[in-house]
Amino acid sequence: MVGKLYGQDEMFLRRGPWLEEEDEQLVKFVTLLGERRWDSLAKVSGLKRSGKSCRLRWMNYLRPSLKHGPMTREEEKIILQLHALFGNKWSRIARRLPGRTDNEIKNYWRTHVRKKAQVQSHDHDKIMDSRGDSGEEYLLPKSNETEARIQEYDFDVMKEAANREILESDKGTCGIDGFGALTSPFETRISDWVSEISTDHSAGNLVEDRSSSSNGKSNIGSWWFQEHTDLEEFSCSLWT
DNA sequence: AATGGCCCCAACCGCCGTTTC
DNA sequence: AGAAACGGCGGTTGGGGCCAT
Repeated sequence: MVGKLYGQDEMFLRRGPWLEEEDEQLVKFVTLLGERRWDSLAKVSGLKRSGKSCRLRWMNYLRPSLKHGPMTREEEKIILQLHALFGNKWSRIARRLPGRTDNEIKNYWRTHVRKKAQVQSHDHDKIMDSRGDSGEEYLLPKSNETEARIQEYDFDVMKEAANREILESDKGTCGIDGFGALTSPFETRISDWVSEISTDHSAGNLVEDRSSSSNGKSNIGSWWFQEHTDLEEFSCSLWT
């Protein structure tokens, strides 16, 4: 493996799975500061994570609007249709599936859908007098001209269906029942953290919470808040 | 119970376009 | 105008969990 050269700061950054305390800290700071300037947020929060890592964790896992649970058949259908339309443009697909992230869809496609596609393709091949190909070519051009025409036809049918569905639904959001229902234990925890923040009367509460932690170690986040107790001023100074 | 293989998914990497200074 | 910082994206990796043997 080729070694990566880390800068002075990067050497001390944590990597790998996030701890619950880190999640909590991140949720607090994103609630306070908003979803931007991730590098600054990472620094002032005291998290030993890169801004990029914070953003990813928030976008893919902690955002309260995210759905956490298995894909429904309806969603799977939409993913299939949109993938036929957009290809591997996961973020575009994700934009039309509220509560789902590009990463989630990408993973889902790679594991579940592609497998199904392979099976379908296999069946298709059998029906079409099996030409020996199977698997990932489901959406790829085939060398055989006849096969290419069949593929083209399938693709157009799917594309048309997807287009129709997208146009019929409102501005790109597919009409699926059940979005926005946040009921899992995970979602409850996140929503607790968020409401904890919003019911905090001032940033001072946060300072108190943090600085009274038992280990007595200094924490960059609490240090920062002690220095900048006016929340509005805090936000403004950060973004300007 | 041990272990090897496979699956799943969170997290990382590298690149590129956009924004800010 | 140009450089640096930031944010977004798609591809890849690694580790944990599950299951069959």
